[in-house]
Amino acid sequence: MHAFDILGDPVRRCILELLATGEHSSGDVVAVVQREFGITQSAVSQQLRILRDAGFASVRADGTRRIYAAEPARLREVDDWLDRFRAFWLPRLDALATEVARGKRKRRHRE
Amino acid sequence: MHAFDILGDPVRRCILELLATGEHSSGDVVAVVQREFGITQSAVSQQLRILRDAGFASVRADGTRRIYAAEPARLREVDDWLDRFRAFWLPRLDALATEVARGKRKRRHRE
DNA sequence: CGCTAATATTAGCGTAATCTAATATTAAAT
DNA sequence: ATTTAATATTAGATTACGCTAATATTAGCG
Repeated sequence: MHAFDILGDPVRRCILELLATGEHSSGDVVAVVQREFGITQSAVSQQLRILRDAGFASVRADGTRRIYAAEPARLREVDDWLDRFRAFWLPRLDALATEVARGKRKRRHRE
Repeated sequence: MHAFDILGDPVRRCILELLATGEHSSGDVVAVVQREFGITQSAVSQQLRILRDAGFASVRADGTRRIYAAEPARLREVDDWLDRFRAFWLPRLDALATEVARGKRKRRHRE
């Protein structure tokens, strides 16, 4: 499943935006999403599962709670995909910045 | 229309990947997409229109041909969206690189 | 142990997205 | 002026997706 297929849904993006700020319980996620989209707990839970299955989020149990965290790996794929377009908005990147960017990218694939 | 909604389709991504390498006629796009997805000219043309309407591509006429080009602005939105996650994979960005990144982002919104 | 709270799952429905098939448009070529 | 090539458009069918409603699971509490 391509990363963009997962991100092509506003509810899932909303969840990830929340998780970008740190770990949150399923209940927290439901509350936030419900306020913004007015959908049921069930629907949110289903989206959380999709994010889990696709590797965008991880869970750990805390009693009866489930604590979700963002998993950055899949989002890096998006970043990598964008690389082919960066030349468009960075037409004259100075040498130093190029080195930094290149180093970042290399590291990414070594890890 | 959110940028991710547009990118959440494999055919549209395929088209943009091609346009990332430079301008191409509608016919070129059709040929490439057809080889990969086996869909009709009509379907490709419809996707080209979606990309145009959403601002991901631009067209100019050349006789009876339509020459398409990638438009980077909307893709930057994706880059911006990712900013909130970069902390995950760049936990200890050195000061210089941080400056470069910050400058880039500032410029982005000034233009 | 029974109850409640937190979350997940399943089945089925409705809608939106995308495809095909057919047709329209436009420009050049003969 | 026809005809052909390149592309776009429209209408309708099909599929895929996300939602609700109902139900299941699991942990803690009294």
